[in-house]
Amino acid sequence: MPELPEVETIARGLNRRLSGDTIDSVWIGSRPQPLKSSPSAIASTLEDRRIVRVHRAGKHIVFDLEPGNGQRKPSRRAARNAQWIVHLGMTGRMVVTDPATEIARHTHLIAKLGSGRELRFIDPRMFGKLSVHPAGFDPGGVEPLEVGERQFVALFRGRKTPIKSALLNQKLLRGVGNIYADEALFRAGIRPRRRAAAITREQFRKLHQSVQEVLREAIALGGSSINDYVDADGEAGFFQLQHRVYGREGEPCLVCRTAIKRAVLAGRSSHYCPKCQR
DNA sequence: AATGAAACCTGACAGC
DNA sequence: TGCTGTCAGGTTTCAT
Repeated sequence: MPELPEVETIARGLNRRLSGDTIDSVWIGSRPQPLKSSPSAIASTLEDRRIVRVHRAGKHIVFDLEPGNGQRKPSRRAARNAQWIVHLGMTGRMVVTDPATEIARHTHLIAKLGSGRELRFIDPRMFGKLSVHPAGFDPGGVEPLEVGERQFVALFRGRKTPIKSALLNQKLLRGVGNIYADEALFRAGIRPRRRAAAITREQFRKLHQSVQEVLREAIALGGSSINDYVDADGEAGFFQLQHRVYGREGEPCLVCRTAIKRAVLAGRSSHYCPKCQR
C-alpha cells in the first residue's frame, strides 16, 4: 500500500500524536505472519517504554524508544534504547484510537498507551512486518530525498536490469515504489523497460531530479489515496490527482495526447507514454 | 550475477 | 445472488 510519501505522512502524524507518550502493555494476536521478532521480544521491548520520536526510514516506520517512567534504574533488557520497526506492506495501517473503538478485523497488535489511548496495527493481507531492534536499525539503501546526483548515478550505472526494477530495488534506493517509479520515469522521459546501462548521463540527471520532485510533491499533498489509504489522523492524501501515468491506461498523455500504455514488468503494472518516454 | 515468475495473503470489483 | 477471474501502493524466494 504505502510508498515513501505515504509512510512519511503516517510517521509524521504518529510522531505528532505519540511522542512523549508511553506504552504500558501490549496485546499480540495469534497470526505469526506479521511478526519478524518473537512475540515475547516484541512485548518485552515495547512494554514500559517511552516513545521518544516516530520517523521514517525507507518504507519503514521507526519508533525510537527509551526506558519508561516505571524504571528509575533500568534493568538489563530495558537498559538500552530500542527501536520498534513497522513495515506496512500493502495493506498495513497504524491507528491511534480510543479503547472503546471496536477492534477491526485483522488487528494484529494493540499497544495500550499511558495517555489512555491505544495504538493498533491492522493488516488484512499480512504483508506487513513488525520487529524490534536495538537502536541503530539500518534498512540498507540510500534515502532518495537525500542522495546527491553523483551517488544517484553511481547506484544505477552499468546495470543491465530495467531501470524501473532498479528504482524499486530497496537495497539501492529505499522508499520508491510502483506509483512513484512510474511517475518519475514519465517526468524524466524514460521507458520503464530501458536498461539502466543504456541511460545517458543527462537522462540520469533528469531522473534524479524527477524522483525527488515527485516524492516532495506527494509528501506535500499527504501521499496518494488509491483505495483506503489514510494517514494517522484518518485523512486521505491527494497526490493521486496529480498522477500523470499511474492508473491512466488508455487515457491521453497530458503532454502529447497519446494513449497511456500499461505493461507488466517484474510482475508489476507499469504505466508509460509510448511517445514521450523512450 | 542477474532476471523473472511465483509465493505470501485477503478484499474489492467486474463480468457472467 | 453468487460464482469466477483479476487486480492491488510490497518483498522474498526459487528456478532458470
